[in-house]
Amino acid sequence: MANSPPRAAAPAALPAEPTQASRFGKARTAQSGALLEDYVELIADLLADGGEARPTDIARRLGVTHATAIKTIGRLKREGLAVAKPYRGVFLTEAGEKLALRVRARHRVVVDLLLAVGVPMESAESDAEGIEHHVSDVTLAAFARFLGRT
Amino acid sequence: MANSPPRAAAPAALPAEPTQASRFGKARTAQSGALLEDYVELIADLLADGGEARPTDIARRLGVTHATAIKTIGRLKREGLAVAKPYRGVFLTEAGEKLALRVRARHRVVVDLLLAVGVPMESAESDAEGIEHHVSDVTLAAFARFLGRT
DNA sequence: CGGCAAGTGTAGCTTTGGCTACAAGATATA
DNA sequence: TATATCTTGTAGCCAAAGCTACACTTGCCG
Ligand SMILES: [Mn+2]
Ligand SMILES: [Mn+2]
Ligand SMILES: [Mn+2]
Ligand SMILES: [Mn+2]
Repeated sequence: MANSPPRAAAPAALPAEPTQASRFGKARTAQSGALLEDYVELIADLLADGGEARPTDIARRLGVTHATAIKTIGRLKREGLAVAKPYRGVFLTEAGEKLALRVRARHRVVVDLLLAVGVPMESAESDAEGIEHHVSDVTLAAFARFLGRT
Repeated sequence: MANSPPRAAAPAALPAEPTQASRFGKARTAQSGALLEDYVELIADLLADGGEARPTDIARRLGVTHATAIKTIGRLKREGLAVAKPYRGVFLTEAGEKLALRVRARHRVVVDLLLAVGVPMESAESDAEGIEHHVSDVTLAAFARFLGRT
């Protein structure tokens, strides 16, 4: 008899409903924090690099208008991650700094993992900007292990 | 003299502004298609599995209310990915089917890559649900190569 | 056949994250 | 100092994606 044909099949069985719902839910949750993570990481880098993080610079680096950036900085403040006095630039709170450190370290591990499996540099940097926000602690640990960083 | 201390440093130099803006922009773009990709993939799986894709089932599997699902199905229709007559279930257009195949294949490669570098199964499945949408064609090809699927 | 439960659809609200347009403060320079 | 330019802030608009509440179909079963 003929072998079962090599078709692009659906998964053998669908995951159980609650399992699948939880996976999608986690992805949604992760996504909702992504923007804040990127802002905080960028602000930390700007502060480290030049001593100041101005709304216009943040906006230009993110590729959005300054109005958008300022509104999001407002959210950062509301959530206790940043402080900013009018016309005086943006700074991170303690919570913000801690988040920035975590996010920056994760970013680097993700890029390195991508490079390690053969992804070209610019694709790695570009894709990592989105991927990083969906890398859980468990996965991050596995990446670090794979890279030989115990 | 003392070595440069091992601090959790910012990147040696910040990327050029337009480069960084383009990276963030790509991540935003990718994200905006993510929801549609998940719907289309899920609908294809449901159709393959049971012959029908009902709004309520879609909603339950995604972990959202049926109202939310129905509204997004509306967007799918607007974008020419699905068709649905009232009370008659959802089906994919040709474009929808093609997208579903691509997305499903990518999903599998991403999960397999994660497993291959040592991520535990459930984390791989869970994180892949978000990561997949940020994996570019170049990166996907690199993953396939790494997995030995030329 | 009648009625009830399940499924479907609609309306209206909220938050987020974009945008443009305009107003006002700060800074540099002539 | 006066003025022009850059920067910052605000207001108001939009679309997406979530929700609850309510209304209407369908389809099954007694
Ligand atoms: Mn990012
Ligand atoms: Mn990043
Ligand atoms: Mn997904
Ligand atoms: Mn998927």
